[in-house]
Amino acid sequence: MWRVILKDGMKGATVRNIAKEAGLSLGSLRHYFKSQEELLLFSMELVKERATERIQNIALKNLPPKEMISKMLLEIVPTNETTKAEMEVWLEFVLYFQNKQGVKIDDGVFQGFKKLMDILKQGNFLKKEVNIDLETERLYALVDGLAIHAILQPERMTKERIEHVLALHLDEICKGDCPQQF
Amino acid sequence: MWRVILKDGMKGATVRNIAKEAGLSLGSLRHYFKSQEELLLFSMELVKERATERIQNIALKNLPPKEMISKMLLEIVPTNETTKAEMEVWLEFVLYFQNKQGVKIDDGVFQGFKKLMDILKQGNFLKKEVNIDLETERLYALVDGLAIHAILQPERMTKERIEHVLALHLDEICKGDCPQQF
DNA sequence: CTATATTTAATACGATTGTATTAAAAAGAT
DNA sequence: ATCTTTTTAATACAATCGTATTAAATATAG
Repeated sequence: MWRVILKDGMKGATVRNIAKEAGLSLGSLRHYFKSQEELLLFSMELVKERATERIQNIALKNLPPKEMISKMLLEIVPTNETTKAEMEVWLEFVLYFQNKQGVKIDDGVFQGFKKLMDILKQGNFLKKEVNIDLETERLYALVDGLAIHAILQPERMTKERIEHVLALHLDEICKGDCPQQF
Repeated sequence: MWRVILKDGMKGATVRNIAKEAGLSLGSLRHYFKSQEELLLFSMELVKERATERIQNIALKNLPPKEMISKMLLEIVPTNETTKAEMEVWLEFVLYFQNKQGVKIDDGVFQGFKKLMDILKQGNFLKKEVNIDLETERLYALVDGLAIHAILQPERMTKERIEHVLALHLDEICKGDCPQQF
């Protein structure tokens, strides 16, 4: 399904196309997913699980706070084909379900950003004049903006450029004695 | 067409739905737009024209640089129902045509941001240590990130919150003696 | 091996899609 | 008022959609 969406967008994500891409018959696919919506939601959940798993693996490494956060953000902003595909598929999904009644999507990413900022604060890594709430919102928006641009304008938005912008931003909200990570 | 897309997303943007919403017959609509793609592209171009017009009107006002830029950014980030609809429709369009061969979308917004930053630089409003290129990229990403969040998470992303984040960011890249505008 | 359960395949159905065709209606020009 | 052009309406068609049904193939259990 991800491959189909990456190639033809949500418009091409028909049950038949997905079955064909998976090498299954229509009836076979239907045996596992009773409806198209069920299939879409499963596929969407899988994207979330994968990204969550990668980020949690980073959390387990017990890195210095700022380095940990840098690495985490680089798992959200697409810097390789895998994460780029995930983000594009995710965006298609969110927009698709945005206009469907009865399905409410909350990825919980904002809560995650609040946690990250709290870690920086607890470790006394933040400049003391920063407004935590607003800075959380700003970082979140910056990351998602970079992610969108990485998908839609990949020729300009190289991995290095993304890293530079993120490093610039983190340096701005963190104290000067923080170790560089990029 | 915008109304249809806002209600049902791109999936509902069928020729019949659009004709019905416009109070036209199928044949009538077809008389003006020979194909669905033609209709989509026209509608997309109209979104671009409207936004461009609003921004150019601000440019004509001869405001102080920083205030002018603030106002312009607030025309891009959706802060009311009109701009919110435009941005949502635009995003649907871009994603839709992303996966269509032969149609290349370049909204020229990045070039616009470069111009804005250049104005700030020429007016000597920027802190001297800022890297123009990276800061342009950062501002652009921040604005689009805020825009996405304004659409997808409107309950948290109020107009005031958007203004606060933008003001915070502008204050950070501009010199302290710049007049406040929010 | 046999019997049961699971999985796959093939086909069908009604609805909807983009597009095309044709003629009637309305508007405008002379 | 008549003629020409423009606009609208209605219908048709092939393709594709999500979903449903039915039976064959395969796997599993006793």
